[in-house]
Amino acid sequence: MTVRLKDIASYLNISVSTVSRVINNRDRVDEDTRRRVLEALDKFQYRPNEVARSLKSKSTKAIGLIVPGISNYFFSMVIKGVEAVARQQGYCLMLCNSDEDKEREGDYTDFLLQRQISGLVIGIVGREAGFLERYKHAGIPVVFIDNLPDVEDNVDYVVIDNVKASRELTNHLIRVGHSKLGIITGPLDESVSDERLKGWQKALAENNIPVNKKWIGTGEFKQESGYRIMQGMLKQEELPTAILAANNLLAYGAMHAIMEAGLKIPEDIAVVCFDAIDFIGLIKPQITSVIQPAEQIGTIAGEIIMRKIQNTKTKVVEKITLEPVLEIKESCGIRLVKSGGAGS
Amino acid sequence: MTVRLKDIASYLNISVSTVSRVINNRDRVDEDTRRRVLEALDKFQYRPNEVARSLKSKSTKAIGLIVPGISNYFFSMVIKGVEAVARQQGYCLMLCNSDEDKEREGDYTDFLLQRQISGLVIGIVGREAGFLERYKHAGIPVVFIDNLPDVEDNVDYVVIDNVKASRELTNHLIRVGHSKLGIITGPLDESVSDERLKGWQKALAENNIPVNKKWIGTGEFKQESGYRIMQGMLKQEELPTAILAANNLLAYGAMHAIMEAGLKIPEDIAVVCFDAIDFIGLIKPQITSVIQPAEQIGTIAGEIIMRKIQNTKTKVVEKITLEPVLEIKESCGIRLVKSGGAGS
DNA sequence: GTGAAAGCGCTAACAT
DNA sequence: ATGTTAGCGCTTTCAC
Repeated sequence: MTVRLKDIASYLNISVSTVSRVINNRDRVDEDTRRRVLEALDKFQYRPNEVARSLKSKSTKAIGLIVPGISNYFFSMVIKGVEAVARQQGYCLMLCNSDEDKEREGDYTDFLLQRQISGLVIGIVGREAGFLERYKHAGIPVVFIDNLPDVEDNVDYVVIDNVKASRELTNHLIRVGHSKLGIITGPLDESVSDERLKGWQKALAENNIPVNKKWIGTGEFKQESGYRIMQGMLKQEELPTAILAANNLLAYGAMHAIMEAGLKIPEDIAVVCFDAIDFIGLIKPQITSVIQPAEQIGTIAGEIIMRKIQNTKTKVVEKITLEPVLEIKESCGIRLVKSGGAGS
Repeated sequence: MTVRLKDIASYLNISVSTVSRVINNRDRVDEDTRRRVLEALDKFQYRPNEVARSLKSKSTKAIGLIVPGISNYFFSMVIKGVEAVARQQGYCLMLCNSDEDKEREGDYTDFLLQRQISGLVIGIVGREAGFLERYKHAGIPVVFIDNLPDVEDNVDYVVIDNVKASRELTNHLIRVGHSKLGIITGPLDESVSDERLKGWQKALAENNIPVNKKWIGTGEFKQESGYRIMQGMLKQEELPTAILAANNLLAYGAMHAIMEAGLKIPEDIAVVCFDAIDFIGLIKPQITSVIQPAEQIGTIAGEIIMRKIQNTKTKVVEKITLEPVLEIKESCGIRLVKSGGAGS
C-alpha cells in the first residue's frame, strides 16, 4: 500500500489539513511544523495521489490528442509539439489514433470526455464534429489541427493556408513548363483535400489551363490509394505531365505506380506533393513539395489549448494559419528546363 | 455543470445505488425500474465520471508509455502497437517523450506514478532503472522495450536479439567481400548499443578479421552524431570499406558525411544499419538493414502489460525476443560482387 | 497556526 | 429489489 496524507498526519500526530497545507504551500504554517512535515514527507517518499486531486479540483490536467494516423511523419511531429507543451506545464498527453476512421474517432471523443480531459487537440476525419457540442457543454476547449470541421465560425484551429500552398505548388509546375496537370487528393469531404484541390484549380484558371477531369483522382490519404489511383490514370490514352499529390503517402503510391509502368520522374511525369520530408536527400528523385511546420503546429495548438484551459471564460477565438514552405527539388522537373523561366 | 449519478437518482426519486446498479449491470434490478433508469440516462446523456471511478476502484485504466524519441519512425510504430492494444481494452495511453534524456525520463516515471497509471511500457535511456523499485512497491507492472536495464533478472521485456541481428548483418558484409569493417553505435551504457557492438565483434572474430579500434565510433542515436563520427573517421589515412550503423539515424548522418566527402556508397564505403524503412524504394542507394518488427513489439508489450495488470499476483516473467528481418538491398555493395559468394 | 468536517462522484457492503 | 451509508485520498471552508 502506498502512503497517504493521513499516514503522514497520524505519524506526526497532526491533522491532514496541516500536511496538505505544507504540500501545497497554502496559508501560514509554523516554521517548525513545516520542517517536520517536510522531513516526514521525504522519509516516507510521499507522492500525492493525482486521481484524488483531480476529483477534488475537477481538473485532470490531461490533454487529449486524436490524430488520424500515428505512422504519418507529419503527425509524429505534431504529437511531439503538443507533448512538449503539455510536459512543460505539468499536463499529461492522452494519445489516440483514429486511423482515418470516423467511428473510432467518435469512440475516442466520448472516451476522453468521460475521462474528464481538460482540453482536446484533434485532427478530425471528414467534416463533421458532432462531439463539439458536448465538449462545449462540458466546458472542455477543443483545438482543431490539419483538417477543419464545417462549423468554422467559433472554433479554434491551427492550420496552413492549403489553398495558397497548393496554388503555389501548382504555379511552380506551370512555371517550369507543365500544362497538362493532374491531381490526386484525399477525401473531398475534408477541408484539407478540398482546399488543396481548390488551390490547384485556381492556379489552372489563372493560367488559362483547362481542367481535365480525368486527371483528378480522389481517395484516402494512404499510399495504397495513391498507387491505385495513379495506376488507373496511367491507363488513359492521354497522360498528364505533372501530378500534384495532396500528401506524402499519396505521392509515394503514385510514384510507385509511375515507375512500375516504366515511366520516369520527372522526365515523363513530374510529381510534387505536401510534406515529403527527406532527412538527407537520399530519396531519388528528390521531391519538390510544400512542407508544413508540423512540430510548430503541435506547439501552437498546445499553447492555445493551455490558454483556453486557464481562462475558460474567454470568448477569444484563435484561428492560426501558418505559412508552409515550398521546397523546390527535382521531382517537378525544374532541371529539365533549359534556363531561367523559374524565377521566383 | 455535467449531470451526475445523484441527479439521475433524484430525478427518478430513487437511490443512487439503484442507478449505479443498472449502469454497471450489477445485482438484480426490477425490469421496470431498469427501463426507467435507462431512459433517464439517455435523456440526460449521462456519462460516468471516470476520475471518480478510478479513485474508488483504485484503477485508472491508463497505461504510460515513455519513448526516447517520438520522431523516430521505429518508435512511432511501437506507439501505434501499444495504442491499439490499449484502445481495444478500454485503456488510455499516456504518451511521454524522454528525448534520450535521462533526467526527463526520471521526471516522467515519477509523474506517471503519481498519476496512478495501471502499467508502464518504457524504452529506457541508459541502463539504470531506479524507478523500478518504486513501481514494484506500488504494484505497477513495467514492461521494457528496445533497451534493457542492468537488472535483467526479474523484468519483463520485448526486444530483438541484437547480438544475432548485428552478427548477421556483419556476416553479410563479410560474405560480399568486405574485410575492413567499421561500426558506429549508440551510447555504450545501453544494452542495444552494446549488443550491436558485440554482434559485430563476434562476426569479426569468427572470420578472423582484426578489430581496428579507430573504426569504432560511439555517440547518441541521432543523425548529427552519425554525421560527426563519420566525418572524423574519414580523416584517417586508412578507411574501412564498410560501416555498420546501429540505427537508422546514425546511418543517415554517416551517409551524409560520406557523400559530402565525395565518396560513393557502396563503391567506396558500404553502409548497413538497423531499421532503415523505405516506403517504396525511393531511397538511393537502397539501404541494406535489419528491420525490427516495431509495431509488433508495441502490441506484444501492450498485451503483456495487460496480463500483468489483470493478474497482478503473477510471478511469471515474460521475456520476449523477436526475430528481426535482414533486408538485403544495395548499400552493402552486394551488386559489386562478381557472382555467387552471397549464398545464405 | 491548527483541526474538524464536508464533499468531489462514484461503488459496494450492509440493511431493509 | 432497493435504500443507506461509508469510504476512495485529497482540498478547503469554517471554527477555534
